[in-house]
Order: sequence, then structure tokens, then C-alpha cells
Amino acid sequence: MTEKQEKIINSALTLFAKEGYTATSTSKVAKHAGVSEGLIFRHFKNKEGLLQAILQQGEARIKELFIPILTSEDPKEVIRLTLEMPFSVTESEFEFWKLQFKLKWELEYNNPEKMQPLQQALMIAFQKLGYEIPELEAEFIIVFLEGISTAIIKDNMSDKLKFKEFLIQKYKL
Amino acid sequence: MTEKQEKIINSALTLFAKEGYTATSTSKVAKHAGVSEGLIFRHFKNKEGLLQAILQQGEARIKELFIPILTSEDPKEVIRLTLEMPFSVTESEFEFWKLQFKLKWELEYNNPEKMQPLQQALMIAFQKLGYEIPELEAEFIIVFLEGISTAIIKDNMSDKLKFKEFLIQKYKL
DNA sequence: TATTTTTGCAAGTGATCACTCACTATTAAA
DNA sequence: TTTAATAGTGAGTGATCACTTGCAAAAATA
Repeated sequence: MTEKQEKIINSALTLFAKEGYTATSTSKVAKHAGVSEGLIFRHFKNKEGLLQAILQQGEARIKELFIPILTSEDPKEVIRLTLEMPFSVTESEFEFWKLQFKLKWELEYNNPEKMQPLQQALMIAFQKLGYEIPELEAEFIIVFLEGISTAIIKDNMSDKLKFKEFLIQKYKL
Repeated sequence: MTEKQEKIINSALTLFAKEGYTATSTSKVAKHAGVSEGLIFRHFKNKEGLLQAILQQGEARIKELFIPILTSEDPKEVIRLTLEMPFSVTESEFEFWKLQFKLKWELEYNNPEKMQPLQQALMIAFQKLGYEIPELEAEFIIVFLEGISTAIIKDNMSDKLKFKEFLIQKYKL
């Protein structure tokens, strides 16, 4: 991975997350990265290839965030870590996180199965805690996660800290 | 409103909701509607004007769906009707509903204040029911609504009916 | 050191973009 | 029935789109 190659990926991530994939031209990416437009196609074949490179690189980073949740034996910790996740996305991951949501609507990128290991872990956690319908409790959290994430990315939440504490209290974690 | 004008609006709504606003060209809209491309600009000035016409027309229809919730005196009914809303979007409103979500991410259309009357009504409902922190309970529902809507539009919900019943039971409605 | 491979750029390519313009057909008012 | 306004068309416009090509510089390999 050359220095210019990384600059292209970073610029593209920034612009795709801000303006959207379709609305961002390859010439804009090149200008932002300070390289010739042709170089994008030399390295990534086409615009779609550039996007895939960004996604591949980002998903590798995201996967690590799931490890502590999926390996925990304590059911309350599983639920707490899951609910806290959207509140603890770092500045550096924020752009990639936002891009994921944009792509879900802009292109028809639909892979809910990405969430399934988490949903399974949540179900087991609720089972351990004696909830009546653990599958639906787990699905409830997954569905709710989408709402929290949107509210945080769009900065529509009145008080993040208060809301987080409210959730923890609601599930007695 | 001429017949061709309506055809343009309907075609644009369909295509914008399916392919996205930026990715849908005015020539595509014209072809789908069976009119000349120039007519779009005669009637709506530009592409943005066409979008605004769609939004204006749709929002008028949507507002009516909120009336029964906002006028109800029964707190349990307020909450139940709110939670049931995403499950009862009719076939004919589905496209417009989907478009709303697409635009929220594609363009930076961000007007959370549209939800505020509903959030206020929910807060009062939770207050009447004696909940400890009614403001956060109301915000919780609003945030959750985003998640349910996404799951339904993207068809990611295992069993809509079961999930709806689960929600009603959860709030003892 | 000589040769090959990779990296990079500038200047293109045709296609498509949103939009305009000159003009005709239809409708409505005078 | 004449006049004026509106509805509608089709062939354009320059700008921008994703992408290609030819060639030079740099780096890696021999």
C-alpha cells in the first residue's frame, strides 16, 4: 500500500461519508487526495473497486469491536456492551460508521446477517437472565440499535449520557 | 395539476424511492412518465423543484396519520398507535415513506423537529401512566421507531406480527 | 549496472448530466 | 372568433461523468 494509495482511500472515505457515493466524483476524490485522477483507476480498477477497498479495510477494524461482546460469559455484560457500542464509537471510526448507514440506503447494501452473531449472543444472554421470550428481546435490541445509531450520527439525541444511563437502568445492568 | 404533471410526480417518486435522488436522471423520469424531458423543467423549474413538489404532496398525506394519535386522551392508546404506525403503512404510502429515509441519508435532510409533536404527546402519555422519567421514555420510543421503520422497509424483521404483539405486551397496552 | 515492473501523470475518450430554446398544439379568456 | 396564455415537444447546450491511453519517472529485480 503506497502513500498515495492510502491518501486516495482516506479522501474517498471522507467524501463518500459526507456527500455520498454517487454524488462524489472520482475527480473530486483525486483533487482532495492530491493525486491524478488516473491513479485511482490504476490502483482500484474502477470507482466500485475503490469503495470495496474502503469497506474491506473498515470491516476488518470493526470486527475487533465485536470480540469482547461475543466472548463474554456474563449476560449482563453482553447486553451492556451492546447498548454502549453506539455511544463509544471513536472519532476515527465515525466516518466509516456513517458511510455504512449511507450505503445501506443509497445502494441497496442489505446484509442483516452481519448482525446475527451479536443477535445470537444477546439471545443467550436474555435466556440466562430468565427473560420469557429471549429471541424477541434480542431482536428488540438489534432493532433499537439502528435507532440509537441514527440518532447519534444525526446528532438528534438530547443528552447522550443521560440516555445511556436510562438504558442501563431499564435493563438493570 | 395536469395529467402529465401527475405522471411526472408519480414516476419521480417511484424512481427516487427505488434508485435514489442523485442516481435518478431527469431523462429517466421523463421516459418513465412518457413525456418529454423539457416538460419537467417547464412545470417544476429544476430537479430540486420536482423533489420539493413530491415532498410537499406527500407530507400533506402523512400529517393526517398523526391526527388520531395527537388528539387521543387515552395514554395507552397514544403509545399503542405510535408503536403500530410503522406496521400499518399502506402499500400506496410505502414508496414515499422509503423516500423519506433515503433522503435523510443521501442529502442531509435533517428535521427531527417533525417528530416533536409526537414526542410531546408520548411524554404526556407516560406521565399520565406514572412512569418515572417520561421525557426519556418518550425519546426512547422515538429512537426505537427509527429502528422499526428501517427493519420493516428493509424487510429485516423475522415476524412482524409477533414483534408487534411483543411490543404491546412489553408496554402492557 | 542493465532490465523489468510498478507508480504516476496529463490529456484525452464517449456518454450522460441538468437544463435551455425555438417552436407547435391546446386551452381559455376577451 | 380573435387573442393570449399555458402545455408540450425535440433538438440542442456546455459541463461533468467514469474511465482510457501513451508515456515518463521511480523502484525493484537481475
